[in-house]
Amino acid sequence: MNYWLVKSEPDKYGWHHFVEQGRAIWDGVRNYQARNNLNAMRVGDQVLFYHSVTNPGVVGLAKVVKEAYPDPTAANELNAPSTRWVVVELEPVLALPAPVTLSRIKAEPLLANVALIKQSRLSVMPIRPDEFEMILKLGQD
DNA sequence: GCCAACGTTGGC
DNA sequence: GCCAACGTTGGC
Repeated sequence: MNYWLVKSEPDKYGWHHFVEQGRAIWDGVRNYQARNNLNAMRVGDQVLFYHSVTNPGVVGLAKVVKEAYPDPTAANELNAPSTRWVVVELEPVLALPAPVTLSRIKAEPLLANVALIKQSRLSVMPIRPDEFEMILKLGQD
């Protein structure tokens, strides 16, 4: 079991929209490091859903339901999906009772090394098990 | 709206 | 291969 965090701007694709749809094709990733992380996801892995830009923070938990395949929104010269970029499919699991804001994450010593803080622009990143547990715990109250 | 961080592009 | 210019992301 691996743990991840994905970012989305709530004005573009927020948690609410995700829950309404019931399933998301996580497309549009155009960064190699983020792409490599998508490729490493396995069915059943747990994924923290983070809102960036507007009220930044972790708002919910999702799970991987389909592993990486070519991104249909990334066409190559032959107008076929490029194999360079990939998508995964995610389903919502639960909304956190209390969103864990970025400022709260920054204030927690055990979360001082999360990629979210170290690499602020990365949109798909791994989360250590202890970090994952801490964020879920903070989201309970 | 501003700005820092950082990835990409293109000239040389 | 280096580096300046530029575009994008994301926090504030």
